[in-house]
Amino acid sequence: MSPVKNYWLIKSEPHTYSIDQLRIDGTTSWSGVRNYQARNFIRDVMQVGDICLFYHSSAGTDSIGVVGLAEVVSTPYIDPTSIDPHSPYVELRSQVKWYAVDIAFKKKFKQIYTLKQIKNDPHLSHMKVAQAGNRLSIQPVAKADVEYIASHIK
DNA sequence: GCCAACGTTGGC
DNA sequence: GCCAACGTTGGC
Repeated sequence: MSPVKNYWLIKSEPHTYSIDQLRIDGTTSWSGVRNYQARNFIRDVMQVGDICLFYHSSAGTDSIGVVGLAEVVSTPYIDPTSIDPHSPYVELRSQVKWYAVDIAFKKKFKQIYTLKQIKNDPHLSHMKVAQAGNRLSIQPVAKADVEYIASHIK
């Protein structure tokens, strides 16, 4: 395993799975990812100890943004929701196409760092999440951006 | 709820 | 392998 920690932004619709739910659960399986690029990040790059900006998407304008931090706490494994015949995500064409990792709650920020703030902040406006049409649900981010956000919000 | 952007599917 | 049709994402 590479000693170099990776940094990510992971999206979730809060009505589906929120940072508050992650805090309650402590850890959760980050499963159900059905995009090849995101899958490749999970399968090939993510490692234990990586830090994730937890991002709420598809909420009200003032509720969209980075809401906290999570940490990758498992190596990648075959997404059980892609092989469970009772799952709404059942994938019949392959038994091993999709992957998941476990993530643990680290921190919920006292305030959200909104998408609007990211776009308006010259330090952060380069982030993929701020670019129009961006749909990638797991995206690499720079360590400096994570530190910047964490230091500019409590 | 609208719709632009994007990824995927499938006919050719 | 091209590309039109379709479904989904996600900001507004």
